[in-house]
Amino acid sequence: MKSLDKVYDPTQVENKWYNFWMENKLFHADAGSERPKYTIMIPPPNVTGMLTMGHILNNTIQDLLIRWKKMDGYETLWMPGTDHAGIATQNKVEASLREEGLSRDDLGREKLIERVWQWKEKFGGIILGQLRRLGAACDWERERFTMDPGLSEAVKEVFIRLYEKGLIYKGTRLINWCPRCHTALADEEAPNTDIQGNFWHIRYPIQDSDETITVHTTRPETMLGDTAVAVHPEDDRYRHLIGKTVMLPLMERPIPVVADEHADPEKGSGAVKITPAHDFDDFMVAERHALEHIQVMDENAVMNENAGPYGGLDRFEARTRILADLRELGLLAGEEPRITPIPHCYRCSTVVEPYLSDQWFVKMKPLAEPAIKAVREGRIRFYPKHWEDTYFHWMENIKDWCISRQIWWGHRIPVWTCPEGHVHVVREAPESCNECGRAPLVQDPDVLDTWFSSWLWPFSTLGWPGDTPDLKAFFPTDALTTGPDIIFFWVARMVMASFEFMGDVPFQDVYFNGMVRDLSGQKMSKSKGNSPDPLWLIEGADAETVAGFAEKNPSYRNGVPAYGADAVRLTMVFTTPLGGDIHFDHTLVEMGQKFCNKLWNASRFVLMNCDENMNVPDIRTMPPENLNIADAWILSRLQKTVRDVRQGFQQFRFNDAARAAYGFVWGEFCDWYLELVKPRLYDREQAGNRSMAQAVVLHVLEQILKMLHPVMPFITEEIWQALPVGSNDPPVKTIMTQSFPAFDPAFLNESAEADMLLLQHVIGAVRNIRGEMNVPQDKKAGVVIRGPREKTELITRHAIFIERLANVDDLKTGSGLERPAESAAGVIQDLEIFVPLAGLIDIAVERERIQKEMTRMEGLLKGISGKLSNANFTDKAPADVVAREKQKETDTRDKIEKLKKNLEALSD
RNA sequence: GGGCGAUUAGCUCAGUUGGUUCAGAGCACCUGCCUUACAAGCAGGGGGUCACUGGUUCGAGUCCAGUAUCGCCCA
Repeated sequence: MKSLDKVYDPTQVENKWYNFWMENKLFHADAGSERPKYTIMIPPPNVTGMLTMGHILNNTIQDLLIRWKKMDGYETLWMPGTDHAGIATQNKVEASLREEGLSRDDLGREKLIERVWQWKEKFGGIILGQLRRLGAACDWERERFTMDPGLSEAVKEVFIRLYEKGLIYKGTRLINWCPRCHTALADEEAPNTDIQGNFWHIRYPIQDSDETITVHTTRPETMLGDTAVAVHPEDDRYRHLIGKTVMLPLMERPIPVVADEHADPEKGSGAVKITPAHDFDDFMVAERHALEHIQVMDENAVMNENAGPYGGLDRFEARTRILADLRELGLLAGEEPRITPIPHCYRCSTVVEPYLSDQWFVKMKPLAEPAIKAVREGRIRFYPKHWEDTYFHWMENIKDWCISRQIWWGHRIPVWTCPEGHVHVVREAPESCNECGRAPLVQDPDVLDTWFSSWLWPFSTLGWPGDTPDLKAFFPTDALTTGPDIIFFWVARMVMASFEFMGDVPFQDVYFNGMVRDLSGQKMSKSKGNSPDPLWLIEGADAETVAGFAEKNPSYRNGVPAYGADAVRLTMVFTTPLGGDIHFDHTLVEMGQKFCNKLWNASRFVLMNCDENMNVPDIRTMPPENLNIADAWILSRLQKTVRDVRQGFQQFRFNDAARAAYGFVWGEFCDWYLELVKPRLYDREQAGNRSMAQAVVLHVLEQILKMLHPVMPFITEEIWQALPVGSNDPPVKTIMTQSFPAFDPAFLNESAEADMLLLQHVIGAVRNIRGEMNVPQDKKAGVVIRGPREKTELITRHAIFIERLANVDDLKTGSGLERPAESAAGVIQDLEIFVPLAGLIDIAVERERIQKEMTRMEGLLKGISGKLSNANFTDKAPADVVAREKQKETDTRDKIEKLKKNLEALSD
């Protein structure tokens, strides 16, 4: 028999088994398998990404599902990979170029892309390696990258199909422009942040009049591009000015006053300047009034030649200067503090500029319709359900998607133009124009949004547009596990793409995990730098390693112990309810660590009490009469636990499952069963009895290991391999392919549970007395139990349990026993339990103890009697509830009576 | 401005259809134990007006409305 170390050390165990699983290709999914399929697509992390605690939560859940389904007989595929993160990755490489004093233009397009690939080979996908450390059962043979040839083909195919269908178009539109990344962004990529600014009130003189009209704006620098002033048509203050001309200050350009409902009379002065080339709302106003678009900034957000004297100034500097000049001219009418949502680049946080440019767009409305329907009809289910509201709101107000990006790293747009301007949207560049014959054809310089490849992930990774066996076997996939922050970016778009190109849903269940926050409530993220490196928690890190992080996170001051991946996984699953957020700190992982150690030592105990080469009998074939009450009880409890764990997994309530398993293992198996079974295991004289006990203990432990394996893969494999079970399971001996425990009602035993509960309460009562009375640990106590016969007989039959667990050496039971003098007492149901404490008892303490219990009971009784004397209750509440209350009243009265007598006995 | 979520013990969190110990778990705390699986442990114990106000109900941590605070998303 293998012997185990006294303390569980995950660092000695985890890598060993991961390598074992890899060597035996246990993560690989066979498309030709006869088994039912279960597939999860990993949300492809950014290739520049590093693991955060959010990933840990998310990927633990995916791994849990995969391992559970695999044990349940499915052919499981967990598809891993990364996306190429166009902007982020190019930014990273450009940053390293800058250190060499180079810009992207110094290198040119091809050389830059070469550099990006080099960077990717060297540093890309670190996160996937980190996932291995977590235990992720991904099919690494199938690892995909959005820039792989196959996935690139899919992107091209999709672009062409949508173009031919009229769903992709090019247009001059106002888009979100990042002046630092030099590219367009989709709306979702430019989230708003509230910024404290001002409404600046500026007087615009009316032409041929002494009158002025005061407009308000948060961005005075854009006034240089104003082509109108708008007032609300119903606004009496300004009605007489509609149709008049104002002279735009600083630029001395005449512009009209137009009536438009965009002007809100309640807001600021009620009159607004209209800058069609620099504001989304104004762009719409300009369409309604056929106004000119004047661009006053360039791609760096520097004022351009249209900005007159301000040309060449940065936008914020221009603002300062313009305000100063207006003030000097006496045209600044005032300022009003104002918090304004300002869009920022999601990759670099630069303030995004609305920018007029030629871009490619996807018409989304037609794509959205089937995607909305699928969720409405329940063909796709969200967990938690309330995210459906967010999904519907976005889908029903969907706008066209700007997919072109002015960067170099990504899928180049498959559009070529000849010198005559004939456009070709084709897979391969033609030699010459098929309309005019001229050459060369020039490819569109832009690349596509990274999400334009990610939205194809559920099928492009399986070989689409080819008709592959993988696609047949694994699409549609089953569950998607992701964060709600990418519900628009990714989840919604995948649904749309799958309907459009596969004619089906991409997945059935979408689980949105909660957010991992730090203790101050901030979301953990790479950019905030408030997520610890999860590998610190798994492998340990000394104070020096984490010093920088510890500056802002004091609990890391002394470094982090090596909790191990299992401990981290269990803790995350245990602590996070469906869709709930968590305030995470590494000390929480102590719970998982301690649980690992507990499981480890329980297993150690079991192994120490097994025999070499013992043949474990199948519990189902053993005659039930050989089971004693403890056996029957633990087997019954095990069944209920199995049921709860399965149900938790099934309903995506993983914390429920973890709690059920944790409570069973620690609170029932270890705390009670192992203690109860010890006498039989130690008694070698009674071999039959002993082997029965061994069989039950091994059976329960093995079930526990299997049940926990999806959550804690490493330690369960390590222990399971040491057990004298399952040795002849071909082809590879591993817990990974064992059957997940199935609920078997044949082992439920309510009467054994009720009897055990009574015994537990009796033991508890004696322990309570011993504890409160400070009876020394090494002193065995005598106990007298008085009560109805069937109960005292039950207790007598199992006297050994009471003796061992309550440290008792002289147990007397019976219905007519006398209360021993100088004894402490407790009442359990209709049993009175006396612990004689001659010389040890402190009457005052005992009196207080009983008094406390009486007070509690009297409070309870008062509540119950109150209910029962209320006619409304007895009339309206269901009969069984009333009956229950009546029984409770009788029992409580009885108990109080017994306590009272004991209290009186103390005075004697 | 609109939508969504949260508020339960000092900390991190459970509590799924309103009704048997439903007021709970882990950590922290107090007392006693190095008892031959485990001191990362065992046994016992203290600690909460379930954010606030009102409503529905025989009965509310649980359902409804409002308030406050925090967070997320959208405009």
